[in-house]
This record gives sequence, structure tokens and C-alpha cells, in this order.
Amino acid sequence: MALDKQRIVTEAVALLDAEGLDGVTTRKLAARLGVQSPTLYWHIPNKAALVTAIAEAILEQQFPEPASAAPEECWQDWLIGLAGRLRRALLAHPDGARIIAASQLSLKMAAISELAMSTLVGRGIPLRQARLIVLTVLRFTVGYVLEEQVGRPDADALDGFDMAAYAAAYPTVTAGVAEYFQPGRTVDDLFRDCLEQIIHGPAAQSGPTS
Amino acid sequence: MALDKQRIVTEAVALLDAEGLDGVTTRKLAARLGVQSPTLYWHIPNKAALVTAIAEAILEQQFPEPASAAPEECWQDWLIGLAGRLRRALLAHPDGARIIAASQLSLKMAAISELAMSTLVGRGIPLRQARLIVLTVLRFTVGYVLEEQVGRPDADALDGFDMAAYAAAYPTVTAGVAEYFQPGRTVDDLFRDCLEQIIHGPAAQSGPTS
DNA sequence: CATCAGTCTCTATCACTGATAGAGGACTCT
DNA sequence: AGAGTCCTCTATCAGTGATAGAGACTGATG
Repeated sequence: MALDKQRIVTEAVALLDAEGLDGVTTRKLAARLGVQSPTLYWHIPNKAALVTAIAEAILEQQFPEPASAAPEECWQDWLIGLAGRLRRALLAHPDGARIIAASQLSLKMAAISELAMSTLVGRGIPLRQARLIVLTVLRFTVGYVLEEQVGRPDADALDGFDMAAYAAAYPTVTAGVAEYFQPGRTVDDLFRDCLEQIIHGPAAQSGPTS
Repeated sequence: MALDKQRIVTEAVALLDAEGLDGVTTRKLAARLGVQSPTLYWHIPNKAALVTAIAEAILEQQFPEPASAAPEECWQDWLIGLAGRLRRALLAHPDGARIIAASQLSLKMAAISELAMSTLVGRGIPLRQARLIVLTVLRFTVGYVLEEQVGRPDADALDGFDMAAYAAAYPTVTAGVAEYFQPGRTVDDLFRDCLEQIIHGPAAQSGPTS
């Protein structure tokens, strides 16, 4: 089987799934492909380009085609769905958000922006406002998932960590977390609620408002 | 001069400013401190802890004290100011956002959340909503600056990049960028406009609305 | 057939990275 | 003087991204 960029990227994603971004080294990747590591450099200029290619592949899985809007929904719901798809794409692989953030000049990301902005403009939103909304939603989504995916510190690092002192020092934060995750609420709900914050504004609340 | 964690972190920030995050290696840092690199490991468990300490130091510079709210402003303007301060803290050093994102369990970040949430709650915002707003604003801010600070690809990497084709493929994005940066608008304005999107909602527009 | 050029993979090696083991100096308290 | 603690050192490890340059294998051309 010939070694080409396509196969390299596919295997790199598999390696990513198995070991995370830090596990994606040229040597391990080459070993999986039955080849020596310098061979990769014939097909790929450097590792940054590989990471960018991985980013494109990850987005491709969730956004295979332009995928025009379903004409039924209002743009708000549609945009929430789009951001949800982006989040799912990032969560589908370890360090997905880190990879997207590290990749420079992603064409797929530009395509998603274009899709979102043109859809909003098509629904009558002024260009300026469409840009602000889309930019806000996309950057928020990356920032959100990035923090969702940070490697939680292992037990050793938490040795001297005093949970009770933490709760005492940051009572409102602690209360807010406790309040939110009461019934059957999940992190997905939290993401959606934050998005509605952006898209519908702070006024329109989903839950029981005061 | 005795070598302690304080001095290590201070010098690490200086090295960060000089060479960026990738330039912060244990050897270079030790050399600046007139010491051999293994010595650092007496004061610091590993490099991740060093990065976390750098993150705390960066935030400390912009948020030295609890800094209670100026009682004059409405909470919206106050929160916008807070996010602006956070953004300035991240922009003040190369890769600032990357460092914050990479650091696990930042106490300073928790303190900022606490400050923001308690302030909002103190102004009568329900706890649930305060949490959503603050979480959204903070994660958006990190995501925003992260993308602001990505290393722009060098000229070589842009070799085969067709700017005209890009503009043609993503006309709405291109038009949106061009429309926004017409008069004397800066990236700071863009950040602020996005924030208002979140805080005041899509309805209240700062510019000339349709 | 012989030769050549292009394509791809190899071995060998570089400069560097974070990290550890363990020796030893310096300093303080007894 | 001796013991013990604190701090820094030398030496070294395994692993990283990357390059140079030799060679193999292919297909086309004389």
C-alpha cells in the first residue's frame, strides 16, 4: 500500500485517539505505518503541517459538505445546532480543541464561518451583526471545549489541594456549580445554555427565571 | 542572591517575553538565573507546574487585588471592563492565552470568576444566570485571544496560498472583514463589540443597526 | 537492452528537550 | 566536632523534530 499524505493523516488521527496529542510523534506514527520516521518528511514539510492536516480531518468528519441550512428553523436554532456540531467534532478526539487552536489557517474553519455568515445574511441579518455573532459563537465554542478537554491534574498534583478551603474562598462559584448540576443536567446542557446566552441574549432564559 | 520559586517565575516571564512559550526551556531559564538546569527541579516539580506558575504571575499583574466593583457602573459595563482587563493580561505576553489554557487549576482564574459572579449576584442577577454569563464571557475571552495570538504562518508556508481564490471561496467572510475595518476600527473595538453581543444581547447594537 | 531521471525509503546523525540519580558543598544547630 | 538539612552540581537518560545523503525501485527514452 502506497504511503501518501491521506494515509498518514488517517493514521495520525488513529494515533491521536489512542494516545492524545502528545503521543503523536513522528516515530510512533511512522511505526504504525510500517516505515521509518524520516520518510514522513517526504510527504509532509514539518509537524505543524501535520497537525493542521489533522485539524482539517477532524472538522471534515463532522462537516463533510457545505450542508446548507434546513429552511425550517429560525437562524438562532440553526446556529446553535452548528456550534453544537463544531463542539462535537472537537470532543470526538482527545485534545481536539487544542489541535484546532494550534492549527494555523484552517480552510475548513473558514468554510464553516462562511456557511454561518452567509446563512445569517440570507435571513436578513446585517453583515456587520452576522460577523459579530458568528465570530463570537465560534471563538466561544473553541474556548469552551478547550477548557472542557484540559487534562485534569493527576492525584499527585492535587496532594496539597484543600477542597474545603477552595469552596470557602470561592463560595459563589461553588454555589453556582452546585446549583446548576442538580437534576439531570449535563455539560451539554451547560454548553447550550451558554450559547443561548450569546444568541438570544441574557434576557431570554431557558430555565426557570427569577 | 538566593534562588527561590519567586525568582524563577519572574525570570521565566522575562524569558517568555523574549522568546515566546516555545523558548521557555529549563536550560535557557537556568542559564539566565546563573545556574544549571537540574537545580530548577529542586524548586519546581516539573515544567507543567512552571507554566501554571507563569499563568498565575501573568494574571497577577493585571489583577493584583480582589478589586471590588466600582459602584457607579451598571454590571454590564463593569463586566465588559473586567473581560477587557483579562484580555489585556493575556495580550501583555507572547502566547499568553496558550499559557492560561495550558495551565491546570488556576487559582487566580477562579478568583476572577468568583469576583465576577459575586458582583453580578450582588446586583440582583439570579445565581444561575450569573454563572452562565460569567462562564460564557471568560471562555469566550480566552478563545478570542488565543486566536488573536496564533503564530501567523511564515512566508514559506504561504507559498502556494492563493489570496484571490480565498476571497472568492469565502465571499461573505471577506466582505465582513472588509466592512468592519473601514474607518478607524481596531481589533479592540471588535473584541468589545463581540462582548456586547454576549452581554447586551444581539438586539442592542453599538454601530448603525439596520 | 542500457541508461537516465524521478520518486520514494532508508541509515546515520544532529541539536535539543524534560527529567532523574547521586555526589558533594555549605550552612546551621547541637 | 559531628550530624543533618538545604541546595547545587556533574553525568546521563530516553525521546523529540529534523536534515544529509546513500540507495532502491520505477518507468520512459535512447
